[in-house]
Amino acid sequence: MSPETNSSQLSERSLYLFKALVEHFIQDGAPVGSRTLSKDSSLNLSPATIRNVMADLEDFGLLDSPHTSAGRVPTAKGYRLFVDSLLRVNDLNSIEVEKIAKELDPGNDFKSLMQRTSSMLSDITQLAGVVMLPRTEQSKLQHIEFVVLSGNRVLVILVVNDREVQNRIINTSRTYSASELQEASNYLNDIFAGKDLTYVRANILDELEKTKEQLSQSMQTAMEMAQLAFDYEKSKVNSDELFFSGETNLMDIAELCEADKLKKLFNKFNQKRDILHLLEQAISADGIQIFIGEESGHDVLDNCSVVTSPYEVDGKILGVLGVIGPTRMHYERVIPIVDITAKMLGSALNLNN
Amino acid sequence: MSPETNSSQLSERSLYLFKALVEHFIQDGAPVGSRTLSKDSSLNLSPATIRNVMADLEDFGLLDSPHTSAGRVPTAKGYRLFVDSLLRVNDLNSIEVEKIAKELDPGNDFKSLMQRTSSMLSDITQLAGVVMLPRTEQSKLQHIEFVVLSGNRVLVILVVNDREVQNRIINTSRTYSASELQEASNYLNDIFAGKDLTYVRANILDELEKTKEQLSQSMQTAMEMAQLAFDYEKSKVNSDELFFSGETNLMDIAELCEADKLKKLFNKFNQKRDILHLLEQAISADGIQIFIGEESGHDVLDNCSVVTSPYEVDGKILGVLGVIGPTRMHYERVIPIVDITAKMLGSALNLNN
DNA sequence: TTTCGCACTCTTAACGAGAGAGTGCTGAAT
DNA sequence: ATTCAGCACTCTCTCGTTAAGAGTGCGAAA
Repeated sequence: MSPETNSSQLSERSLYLFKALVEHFIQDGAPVGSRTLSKDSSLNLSPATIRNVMADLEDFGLLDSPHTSAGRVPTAKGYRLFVDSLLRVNDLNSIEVEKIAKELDPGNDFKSLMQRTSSMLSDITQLAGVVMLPRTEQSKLQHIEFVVLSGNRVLVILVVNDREVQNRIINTSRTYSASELQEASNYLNDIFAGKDLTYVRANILDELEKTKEQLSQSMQTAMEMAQLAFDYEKSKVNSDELFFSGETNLMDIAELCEADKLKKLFNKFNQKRDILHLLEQAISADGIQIFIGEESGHDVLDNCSVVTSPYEVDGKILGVLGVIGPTRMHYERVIPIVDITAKMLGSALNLNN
Repeated sequence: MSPETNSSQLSERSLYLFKALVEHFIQDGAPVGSRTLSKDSSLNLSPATIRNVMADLEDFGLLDSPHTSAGRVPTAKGYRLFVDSLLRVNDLNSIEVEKIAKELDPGNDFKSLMQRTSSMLSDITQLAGVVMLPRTEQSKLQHIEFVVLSGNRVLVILVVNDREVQNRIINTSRTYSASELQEASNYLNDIFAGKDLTYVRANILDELEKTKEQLSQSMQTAMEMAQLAFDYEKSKVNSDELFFSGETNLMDIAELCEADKLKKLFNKFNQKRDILHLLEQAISADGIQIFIGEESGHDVLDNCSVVTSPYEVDGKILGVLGVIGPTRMHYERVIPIVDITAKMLGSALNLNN
């Protein structure tokens, strides 16, 4: 059942023809018949011979025919074999590499970089691009700051992991002065800076006990504020972040243009949950990973493939990015694009550090 | 040409029938014929008579027939008359009001409130919801704060207008210490807090000159940082913010389900520009405003209507929200929903202040 | 093993007929 | 003057039929 078994049991010629067929299908989207294949396969075989070969390939589960008199179409298994063993990936020409590099100018805003990356991916592939930034389990608190707003509201600013800024507004029971809050943040920064957020949450109560004994007003304030701030944090859904773009490109794809399917697909994008789940699988993969059709386990992605690659900084995987398109996509182009984008995003982020 | 002229020239009965026809069409989406109308119009007229009336209405440009033997369909002008003079808006039942109120729980996060409002709108109407928050021309700087990051990077946090937080990272030529930056922010807060951002930008250079004379190191630092920070701000596109949701609901609408139109529409949503422009027109309107079909000037919105209402706090208009759907939408339901949502969003924001 | 020829299957487009829906007009009834 | 029944007419939609086209599978020949 493994691709190896298949490819070894199939003759060189069969594989050559299979490859030609898949390429042809990817190009046209129409089932391809023996006659067509005979014409452009360069080995001079008659349609009849090719039919025999195709019958074999069908037995192996690599091809399928929609009906008796349509040509053959690759199955998911067929695509698998194709991308795993047959595909020769093109090198990107330098113009495209330029283009990618240009879009990946690190800039200053983290989210905007993710968004731009996703846009660029969809733009350059004419498919849907996606960039995931998983919520880091490890959140090192770097700095905490309070700003008094009008009313009894206080703005809490948390700087986490040297790049991420979280803002939240908390309603307090009484009015605090700016200097009180300044003291509070100084105190909190002293004891908690550099610590993990979960650690902070866990140890706030203990600290609160300690400070009670010492009875310092400023410390009391600090602790009250901190509790409010981190309670809020706790209640917040710890959702990963996902940046889509170019969904509309998928509307052009013939295979998907049934309104019904399209709607389901778009809903999936909106919910994000399932897509996230899919990408999370990819995060542990070593490099490019390709999900073909139903392989992903989501029937909405029936005729879709997802090409992903994790991106990393200093050997540490930060997230996953990729492209979603029809199974019949130009893998030989998409794969190097995703690959190089992941690498370049990695180094762009590295620069940022 | 004005609706008044129309309605005064048309008999009571004609208008009654017209209204019945529009309502029927909104319900079914199919052209409605004389026979159908005769059955459920309660005034007992034969189809033949009704045909005469409909011919008149067609002459007035209120109705149109797709072809000889299909029934009649309201024109844009017809819808205009309908919503302006004929429509009787339903009161919302209290359950729905409850539901809206629940979703509009102010919470703490501004953006999340906008997003939730938009979701709620699309959810409750089964159409696309949209909330616009125009970039306020007036941006009063409330607080500025610097945080040292690793490398020569400094995080600048700007609190503006008592609710909005802007973060940006700037790369500096040398390393600054935390205390230096603390001093700098103290200084900047002293002179610039409460001032308008444009004022701040304009006066930084002047201040820089002053401080040069005084030669205080900390002030020098402050000015350098501020320049960097506000230069960045300047370069940033001052785009309004737009929150969409429920776009996929539109895929169910028969009138729009041609893949081509749908794609164009979705692209418009993504670009946001045109939609923003449309909503900006609505911001000066007094209350509910309805754009019908091509009236909006965007041919993509051919079969769409946009129902909007500005929302305000303390009599000051903050933004616009609304619903986008097919021309043939249930105005009598949608209008009060948009209306009440705008009011409730206003008071939710008021609470926040 | 390859190829040719042939019968067979299935899809698609085109055409025409018939049903259904709805109109406009005319002329009679109210 | 309205209203309305009757009728011819128009247009769309559906359905069955047909013919063309594409492609297969298989048996027999090279």
